[in-house]
Amino acid sequence: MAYSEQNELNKYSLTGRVFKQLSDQILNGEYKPGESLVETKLAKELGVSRTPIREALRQLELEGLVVSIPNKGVFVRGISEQDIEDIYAIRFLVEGLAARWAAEKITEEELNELKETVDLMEFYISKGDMDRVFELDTKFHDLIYSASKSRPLCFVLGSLHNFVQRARVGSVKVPGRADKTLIEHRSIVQAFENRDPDAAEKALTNHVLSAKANWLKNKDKLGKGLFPD
Amino acid sequence: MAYSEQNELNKYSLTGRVFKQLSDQILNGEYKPGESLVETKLAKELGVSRTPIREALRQLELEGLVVSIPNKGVFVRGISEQDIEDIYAIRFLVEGLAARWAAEKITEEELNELKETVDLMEFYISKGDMDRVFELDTKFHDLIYSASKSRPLCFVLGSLHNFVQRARVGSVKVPGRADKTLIEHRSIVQAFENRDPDAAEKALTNHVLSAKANWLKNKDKLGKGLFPD
DNA sequence: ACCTTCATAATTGTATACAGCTTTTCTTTG
DNA sequence: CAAAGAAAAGCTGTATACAATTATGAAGGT
Repeated sequence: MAYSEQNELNKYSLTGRVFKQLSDQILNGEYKPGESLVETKLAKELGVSRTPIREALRQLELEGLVVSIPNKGVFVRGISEQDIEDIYAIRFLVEGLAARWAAEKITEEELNELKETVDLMEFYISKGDMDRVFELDTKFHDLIYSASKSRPLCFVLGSLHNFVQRARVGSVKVPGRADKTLIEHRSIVQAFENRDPDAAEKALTNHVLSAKANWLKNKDKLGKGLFPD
Repeated sequence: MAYSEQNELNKYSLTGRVFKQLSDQILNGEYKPGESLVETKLAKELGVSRTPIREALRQLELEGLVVSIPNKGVFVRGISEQDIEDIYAIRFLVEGLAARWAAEKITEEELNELKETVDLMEFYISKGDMDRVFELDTKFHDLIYSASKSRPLCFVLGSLHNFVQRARVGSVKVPGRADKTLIEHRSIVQAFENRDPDAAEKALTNHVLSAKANWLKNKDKLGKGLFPD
């Protein structure tokens, strides 16, 4: 919490609710890349004034989901296959660092929460509830960021978060991928338990590579360019 | 331009001007870490309404210069020595990647602009105008980000930008550092001219390490924890 | 003296009104 | 009929007013 507080948008404020709503709609592809988001329209649709809409749009820009052009409007930002490859390359480096630092600094409570997340993930895989699985996968990685205890690192990974998430959506659903993810997550946790930075870094970078390979194999089948972990 | 458009804040809009003003004041230490920025006060001080103030504050949050707590206010974010060390570690990785990609993709025009920037830097070093030097140093790195042609990379480095800048402020002023910086910049440019990714990565990571070493040596003398390149 | 409680002030959150810029459309002219 | 220009509509930028929340401080009870 202490280190991922940066996006402390009030869940119960109008701005916060509007942000979540729009965020989901973009992620779900309800708003297509390039489409313009008109403040007055959104205000009417969501039954609020333009003010919280504007603030939410700023947040979305912060997350990289939209681009704002002065005096013109804000537009849904697309994401290309090249972007996704780049994201993998960046994650390979930065998440590796996160794993290393987390292995050095993770607390017992954090470790337990991490384990619990993995166990829950196994449960929901067996139930076939892939939305939950996706959610837990995100949480797993977020916990590692937090455990690194590095504000700049959290900041960077946070800024990449929705970029990644958009690329990730819906593809833990590739058959067999979830199980593989689970195995990889467990080996990461194992490295943390051993407080072994080298092993942790290796396990996580390996996980990223595996995810990338999965994406490469399945990117054509996946709707718009969506992929896992 | 094409890839660093993400922060297209209108320089001539009130919001843009307010953002720059506050940004400078925080960087200069006029507003101290932990200090609260009250919208109404700022509005009176700067002679504008609260609206552009609020928007500027959101931008500042985006840049990591302030933290906003719902219903409480926004507070200037401090930066610790540990933060700075972390930033160096992250930059080491990510800027190295940027250099690699830039070496592969840089255009002639970009290369020329880069050279010009270095030459200008030499000029202003000889004149002793260190503010300009600092500005050009920032530009040098920004140009490399752009030249990488990777939107996610620019996004990440952009999000780190003010984090870095705050850490960097005022310490190209360490005697002799500017000259060293110049030499390192030239060797980076050389690698770009040769279109040699390995050399470029090495030159840039080397530059980051050198900057870190400079900071470590001088951090006690530098006012609050400010350092170069 | 200290803590609780309630009223008041200060500050942020939201709505609305107006101004300025962009884009569209319609008219006018060659 | 096409092109240029002017009027109008639409949208964003900014200011201001009001509502909700949080901080401040004084009065009263233990």
